[in-house]
Amino acid sequence: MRIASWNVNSLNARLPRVEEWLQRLEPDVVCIQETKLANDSFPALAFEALGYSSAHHGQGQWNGVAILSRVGLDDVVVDFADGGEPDVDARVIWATCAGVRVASVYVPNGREVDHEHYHYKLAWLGRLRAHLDANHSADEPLAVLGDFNIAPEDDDVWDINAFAGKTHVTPRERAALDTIKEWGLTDTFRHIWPENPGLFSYYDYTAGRFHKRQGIRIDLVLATQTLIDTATSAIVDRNGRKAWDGNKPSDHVPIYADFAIDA
DNA sequence: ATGGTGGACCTTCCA
Repeated sequence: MRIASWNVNSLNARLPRVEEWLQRLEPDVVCIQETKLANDSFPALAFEALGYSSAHHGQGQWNGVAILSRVGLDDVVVDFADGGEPDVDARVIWATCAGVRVASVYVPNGREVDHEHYHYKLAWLGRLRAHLDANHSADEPLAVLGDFNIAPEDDDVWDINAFAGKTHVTPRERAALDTIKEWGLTDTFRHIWPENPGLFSYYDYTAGRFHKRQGIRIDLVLATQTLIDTATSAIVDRNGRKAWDGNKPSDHVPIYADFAIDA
């Protein structure tokens, strides 16, 4: 089973890139973030034409997450089922695809350290943990994919010194991510690559960062041990960002992992 | 250079 994730930074702007990428990569399950679409504007028919069922949790101008699957899409849940109030943003959707429980997550950015949005980010990860505690067991085949807006380790950043005092690398953010992992999830990329050889999933549009390979790895495939045991590859698909003709790239690169289980 | 780029949208917010 090939499971992929991509923060597309507007599905409206990126749909041709996404369609080309789907046909090239042939993933079984795809998690999309930042659709920036309302549910009634989601291009379900375009994905159906490529063989994918889909489920979308959108709000319009900002955020928006989706799951596509060509191996079944059941038991869709949006947001958190943790007994709390609905999230103010559309940032998480869940579905079961060929027996694997999948989440597509768009973790809040945080903006600045100690900004109100930074505390929302930490609390949001706490709710993700609470949802896992309340609804799932770590012995299930389960994967949480998406834009975590946190670089797990210093070598997931092109120059850690450039991030002094900035979000995405602070101990509090990494501790919040560790709380998710401690539930029973492993970073599939790190499992395959014990040291990051310079593969990053996000490049700021400005300053030619992509071409200078000055990026950070903040898009992750977190998987339970039963899946990790079958992992055969984990890739940050640098070429996928632009698909074929180089026009209108996202600021994120698609990622994917292959698991040797029946899809 | 309080810069740079891109997407939302309508003048400014967000990443």
